[in-house]
Amino acid sequence: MSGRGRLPSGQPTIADVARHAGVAVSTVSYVLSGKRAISELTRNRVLASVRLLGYHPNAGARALASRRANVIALVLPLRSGIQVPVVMQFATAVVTAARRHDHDVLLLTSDEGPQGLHRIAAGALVDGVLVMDVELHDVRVPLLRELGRPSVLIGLPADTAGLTCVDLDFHRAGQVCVDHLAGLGHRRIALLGAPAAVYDRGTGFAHRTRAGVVEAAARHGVEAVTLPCEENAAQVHSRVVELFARQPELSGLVVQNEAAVGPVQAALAALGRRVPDDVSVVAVCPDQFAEHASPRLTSVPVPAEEIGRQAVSLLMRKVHDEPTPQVTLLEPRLTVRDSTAAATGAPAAYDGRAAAR
Amino acid sequence: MSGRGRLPSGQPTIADVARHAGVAVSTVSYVLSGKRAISELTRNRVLASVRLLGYHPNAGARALASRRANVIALVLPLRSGIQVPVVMQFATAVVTAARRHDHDVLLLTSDEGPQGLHRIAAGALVDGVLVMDVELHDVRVPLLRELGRPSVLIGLPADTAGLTCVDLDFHRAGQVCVDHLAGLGHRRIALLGAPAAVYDRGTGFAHRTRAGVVEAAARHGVEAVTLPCEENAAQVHSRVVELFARQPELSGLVVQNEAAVGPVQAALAALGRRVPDDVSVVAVCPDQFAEHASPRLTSVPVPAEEIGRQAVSLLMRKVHDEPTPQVTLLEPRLTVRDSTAAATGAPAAYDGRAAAR
DNA sequence: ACGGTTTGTCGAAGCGCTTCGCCAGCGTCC
DNA sequence: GGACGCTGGCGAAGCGCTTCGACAAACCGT
Repeated sequence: MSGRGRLPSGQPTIADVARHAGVAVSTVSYVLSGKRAISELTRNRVLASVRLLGYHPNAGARALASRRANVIALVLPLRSGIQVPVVMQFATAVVTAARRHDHDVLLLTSDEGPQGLHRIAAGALVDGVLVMDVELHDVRVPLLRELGRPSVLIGLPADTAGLTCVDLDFHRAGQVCVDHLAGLGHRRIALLGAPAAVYDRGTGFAHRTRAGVVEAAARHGVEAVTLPCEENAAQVHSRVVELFARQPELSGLVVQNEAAVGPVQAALAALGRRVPDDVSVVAVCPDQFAEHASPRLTSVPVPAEEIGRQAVSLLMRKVHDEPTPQVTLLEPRLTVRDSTAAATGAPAAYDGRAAAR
Repeated sequence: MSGRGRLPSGQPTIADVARHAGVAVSTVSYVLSGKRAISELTRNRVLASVRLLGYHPNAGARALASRRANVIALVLPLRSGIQVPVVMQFATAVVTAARRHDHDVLLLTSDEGPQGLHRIAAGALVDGVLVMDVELHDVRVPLLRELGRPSVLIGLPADTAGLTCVDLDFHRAGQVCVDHLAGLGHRRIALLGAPAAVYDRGTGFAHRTRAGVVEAAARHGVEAVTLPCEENAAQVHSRVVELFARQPELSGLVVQNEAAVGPVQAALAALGRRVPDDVSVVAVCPDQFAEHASPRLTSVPVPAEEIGRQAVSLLMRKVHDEPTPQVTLLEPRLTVRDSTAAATGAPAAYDGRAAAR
């Protein structure tokens, strides 16, 4: 009967909808996109047909004709020293946010490297790119600059000219941790950071946190030691031992390595140092971790959710050719839980209930 | 000069390549796809032009014309009780494997639910779907059956008719753990499993492991207790206490909850039970975890890498209309490390060196 | 009542690619 | 030496959608 039937897959096409509703193909398109005024009557008829036939526009055809794939790429790191749960939170936040902008997410891993990015962008498979785990001197940065496709970085490279970046203000985060410990009267503190490899390859957040810690310590006249820290229990243990060897009076610890949080607590326990009675611990880690530890950890959470949302939102602005700020830094906030208390000599009320001394 | 120039994006089209190489558009297409014989001479000329112009086929156009998107969807869970690092390993394995088949991966989260699947499949955005974290009576299973698009499940639903599923043989995994403990002479053992919520919603792997443990214990005439286990340190501690209250002579522990592994060790230490001297521990968890624990854990690793590869490979077969087995179960293998030793009374040589008693 | 808008709809021209059918040239086989 | 089959290449017809220009019809002010 009709010129074109349904697809072999059984999916109806826009032509089927148009025929069913008794209108032109273009009218259906305009109803669906809202790019031209359509009368209430026609719109309803079309929408009814769409629902009845179970029509879903063909993504390829749409992308071809409109030059918009409605897909963004998310480049995730998968190498050592990355904080898996945080990455996962990012990913889900990004997917959720993207869906709210009617986009899907294509998953790339860093190890495809620059040519992966190039392939995706050149093939018009995606409208924009979101890159995580950016290094200070990342090889992908120049590529992104010249790629001619919208991109947003999660993390800060050394030179942000011509880019759009979002991140937690890790410098402030380091400061905030030290401020908290110093405020409780701790005079000798330490930072147990990311694995050495992470510093070595110039990952921004690790360096920035360390700088924040050092700076705030100096400001408060507090002695601070900083050490990288691997993720296995034995290594963590020896790091902690090393720390107390260097500085026996250590009473405040900042831990920026979610995988090390548990082992650190175990190591302290093994050394007979109670938390928070003898040592106060502040972690930079996802809230979930801090909540599940025992005692519950005072922490500066990494707002993966929020960063992911912001990143998508910025990327969408770029896709639509709207201006965006070059750098967006989120303010860290510290949540006090049960792992920090006033330094020895001052009254401690560390579990929320007033402890009758 | 020419009918069509480059795209506004600056990307050359197949027409540009054809013109540059002095051949027809279709010839370029055939060179690139290899679907028809092309002379050595022509092929080389075309390939040279492709490289010179930096040509990348437009994904949308290709998908439209060929009815192949060269993209697969990966549906990841993001709810409580999932084992984040394992999921991440799956994801990266899937991406890597997909790339080897010249496909990209679209990331979906479970919380978009069935209609997410429907949208993706109906819009022809993807050629096939990979679903993780399948429940015994998963709502998505009927949908997948009728979707008319290739799909592969990672995990086993109750009824696998008409599906393609891959998973570790968790039933065997449970058995293997018990076999190992029983072989070392342990007569009273326990399984600390996934969080209760995971059992409640009928997640296959948890039930299957438990069944395997129970069955093997019965076969060996060993007493076995099984308990679900949450992921926070305090809860784990009380579970462990509960276990020893029920069964003071407990000397073998199977732990299937990577987040609980650390806390379990801490709890045992706190109770004064040494591993492996007093209690042997076997974990079902990623190798990385087992290696990083202290003592290093005897474990049955979840071969995320391998499962991911298999899943992609099966999906590709389905995409190409080749037959696939309904269920593929991977054989578990147990790696002996430092957390298991012969039961008290038998000579222990738990760290590999003969321990002169 | 008449030009001038505005509003709502249509038709058609692509978007860049794949694929089918066709054909020119050339070696092969009785 | 003519029918035949290969090989290698060409041209054109779509794939399903968006978008542009055109154009009736309805509405406006005067």
